[in-house]
Parts: sequence; structure tokens; C-alpha cells
Amino acid sequence: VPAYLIRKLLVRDSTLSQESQKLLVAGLQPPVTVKAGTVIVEQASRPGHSTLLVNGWASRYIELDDGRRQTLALHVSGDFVDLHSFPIKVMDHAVEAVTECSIAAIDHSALRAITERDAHLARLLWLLTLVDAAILRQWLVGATRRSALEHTAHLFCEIATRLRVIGLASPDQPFELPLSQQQLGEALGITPVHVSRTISALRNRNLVRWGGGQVQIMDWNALRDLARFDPTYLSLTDEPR
Amino acid sequence: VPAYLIRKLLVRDSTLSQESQKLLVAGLQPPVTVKAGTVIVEQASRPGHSTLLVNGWASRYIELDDGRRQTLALHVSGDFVDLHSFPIKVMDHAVEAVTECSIAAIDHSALRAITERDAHLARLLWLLTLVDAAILRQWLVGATRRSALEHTAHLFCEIATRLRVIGLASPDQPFELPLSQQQLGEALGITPVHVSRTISALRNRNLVRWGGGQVQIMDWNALRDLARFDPTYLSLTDEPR
DNA sequence: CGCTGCGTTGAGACTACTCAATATCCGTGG
DNA sequence: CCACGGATATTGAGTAGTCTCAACGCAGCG
Repeated sequence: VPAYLIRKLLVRDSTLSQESQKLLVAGLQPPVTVKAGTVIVEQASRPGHSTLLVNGWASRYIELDDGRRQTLALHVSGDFVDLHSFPIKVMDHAVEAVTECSIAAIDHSALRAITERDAHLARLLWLLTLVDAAILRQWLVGATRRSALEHTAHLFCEIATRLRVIGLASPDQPFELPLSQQQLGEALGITPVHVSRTISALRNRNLVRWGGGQVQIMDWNALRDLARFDPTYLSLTDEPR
Repeated sequence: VPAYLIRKLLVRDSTLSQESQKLLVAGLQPPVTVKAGTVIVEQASRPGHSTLLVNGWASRYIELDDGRRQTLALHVSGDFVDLHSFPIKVMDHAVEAVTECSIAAIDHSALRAITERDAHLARLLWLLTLVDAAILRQWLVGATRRSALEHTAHLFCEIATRLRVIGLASPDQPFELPLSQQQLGEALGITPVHVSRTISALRNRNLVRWGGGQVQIMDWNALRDLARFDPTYLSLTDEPR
């Protein structure tokens, strides 16, 4: 049972029925495990299914001709990594496993059936793709209008909040962030060297410590204020959709 | 009849039935005109309807406490400016009329009815919100991985392509882009001063001329190559959804 | 035990920003 | 019709944030 996914859905709309949950879960293929670094969805491909990240970390990214790479989303357990490939058809970017991942496919035919039989669930899936878009908006604001320090702080706040939703983080407890500085730089849009300096600045201010794939937020309020983080955009309110 | 919208839909899926088109149009309220500069949707509001931009230009943006502003989308005739407010409920950004605009509301109850009665149309509306997200992805890549020159060139390619879809631009013909350099800078994530210098560079290379709200692309192929523009992300293929 | 990938630190370069002066366009009122 | 004011665009000069290049340390692993 994909508990993280269900939890994520119910946080957004607790009125989702047991039948809807079953309908969604029934569409999932048995999970398979892929190694870190595996390309789960190729750029320019036309997948016939979408992919649920049951467990692990994955990233969506665009790679330019010259090798410059920009991460578009960091996905955690319970996220669909390419739900948008159902309406869109052609992938304009790729998806890669950041850690070893357990993933489960859901055929587009099953998604189509959901849109035809269960409008409530369909609206909730639609919402999930739009929350990804809302996160992307904040990343754009971070890239253009926030300093590297504020931007990085904002990303830590975002990840912490998303992990709390699914129970993989708790206030004042360290949580997983299994990225290299290279990978964090690809997400923030800065070079690995500058990631190192920025993380160092956050550590020196006693806001965050990050090492060995673990993040410890030392002062949540100060970090939130620095980043001007407001979680509204994550649609964490529970209401019928 | 909102011809631009219908055209935009049919480019994505020509199998959309007459009944579906009628169902959508029937949900629209009579259009009203708003002046340039009007805030059409407030940040943090919970609209009970979405808004079709029947005619004109509008922008979606986030404004930070200190007044720094980032545009998230530039909308043209036939675009829904806040279709995402139907699943999302709470606006995490605002929408403003860039020019005088004719806009038509569609109640969320009507959208809900569409999701329940016409899954085909609903998938197409879902697609529209995802194309906005795909555009946003390119903007993020532009902001982080492209130079100001490449980024600006890419935006001109994007706007030209989108206007061609709805018949408001043709190859080798000038088209409308009624923005100030300030507004273009808010979209690109650079300062108005740097917009001026960048536009000047494009003009000196004889790629683009922009003035008086009109854009003339002098050398499409060169501009496309500079920007590495590939329109795949706009989902312009006609296929059943 | 050495290789390799990752992180840190330093020095200099470059892109875009800030501040400021001047020029241009446009609507308005005399 | 012209004069004016305000917003917009251009240009210059100095600055700041981030990048590039490079050296070095360290840990993991064959």
C-alpha cells in the first residue's frame, strides 16, 4: 500500500473516499526497484504510463546541449514524478533516480478511466500536478529575486515541510536530504562551489547544518524569516476539491 | 464566441466535439472590459470562478515584501489566466491586466460540472494548466542556465510561437508585444536597465527589432539557434487527449 | 595503499546590478 | 499649437554577487 501517497492526498482532501483510494491503488503496477542514477523517464519520450515514486528520491531536469543542467523538481516518497505526461503526452524533460528508488507504474489507460469514472479523484490528481507547478513558481522567484542564501534557505524550508506532510520529518528532528552539492546546485541554479559557500554561511549563522545526507534545522523561525517562506503555495489545507 | 480559445484547444486536440465546445462556452459569463493595470485576481484570494482572457494581455506575478516582482506567466488572448485556481483554491500569486482586457468568468461550479460530465474536455483543460507549467520550466532554465541574451531570445520565440497558434502572428510579420522594458524585465528576471542593453544587443546583431509595442523578428533561424528554442514543450501536436 | 569523487578555500574574472545623468515619447492643459 | 510633466528608454561608471579555475584535504573503496 502506497502509504505516503495516500497521506499526501488526504492532507489535501480528507473527503476522498475509500473507493477512490482503491481505484487509484488498483491501477498501480507492482513496484520495482531501480538504482541511483537510473533515468526513469527519457526526455522527448512518449510514455504510456505515469510513475509513482513509492520510496526514494528522484529529480526532474532539463539538460542543455552543452551539458548545463537545471533541476525542475525534487521528488520524495509518495510523489508522482510524471503525472503530467498523461495529458501532455510528450516529455519535455527527463526524470532520474537520485537514490535507489522503488517505483510503481500506472498506465495512462487507468488514469483515463479515473477521469471518466471518478471526477473527484481526477480533480485531486489534477491538483497534484498544480502543486508541482506552484513549487516551480517559487523556484523561479528564488532563482531571480532571492539571493543564493535566501533561495537555499527557502528550499530547505520547502523540503522540510513536504517531508513533514508525509511523516518523514518532524520539527527539531534531522531529516534526509541525500543530495550532493552538485545536485543541490542543479536545483538552485548555482554552481557547486557556490553551494559550498552558501551552506557554509547558513552553518555559520547557526541556521542549518547539512552533512552526510542529513539536514538539521537549528532555528526554524530564523530560517523561515530569512527565506520569507510561506507554505500557502503547497496547498496543505484540507478541503473538498 | 471566444475564437482564440477554441483555436488554441483544437490545435492540441482536433477531436474535441462540438458539444464539448458548447459546454465550455456555455459556462462563460458575458465578457467585461478592464483597464490596463487592473488587478484581476488578488494574491491569497480564494476565487469562486476562473477567468478567460478573451482579448488583451495579462500577467501573473509574485511580489515580495520589498517590492521585487517576478512575472510567472504572460497571457495572451484565449488563455485562461487562473484555471489552476479551480483545483488549488487559494491563489499563491496575483494576476494583472497589462493592456485593456476583455475577460469572461467561468464559475468553478461550471468547471466542476465539466469534470463530471465531459472527461475529454476536462483532460484538455488539465492540459492547458500543464502547458503553463511547461512554459514555466523553460523560464526557470532561462533564468538560471541561459545568458540574458539567450533568455530574451527564447522569450521572443515563445511569444511568437504562441501568437501564431491563435493567428495573431505570422512568419516574417511583426506582432504585438505591448510591454514596457520594466515589464519585460519582470518576466525575464533582470533589471530594466539590463533589458535595454540586451535588446540593444539583439538589435545590433540584426536578430530582432522591438519598439512601440511591436516586435519584428529579422532572422528567425538565427534567433531560434541562439535561444536553442524547441517548441515541443508547448504541446502543439494535435492528438486525442 | 593509492585512486577517485566530493567538499573547501582562494584569487581573479565576468555578468548583471545600482546609481545617476540625459534623452525621448506621450498625454494634458494652457 | 506649443509647453510642460511624467513615464520610459538609453548610456556611462562603479559595484556586487556569482562564476571559473585551481589547489588542497578528506573519505570511501577497490
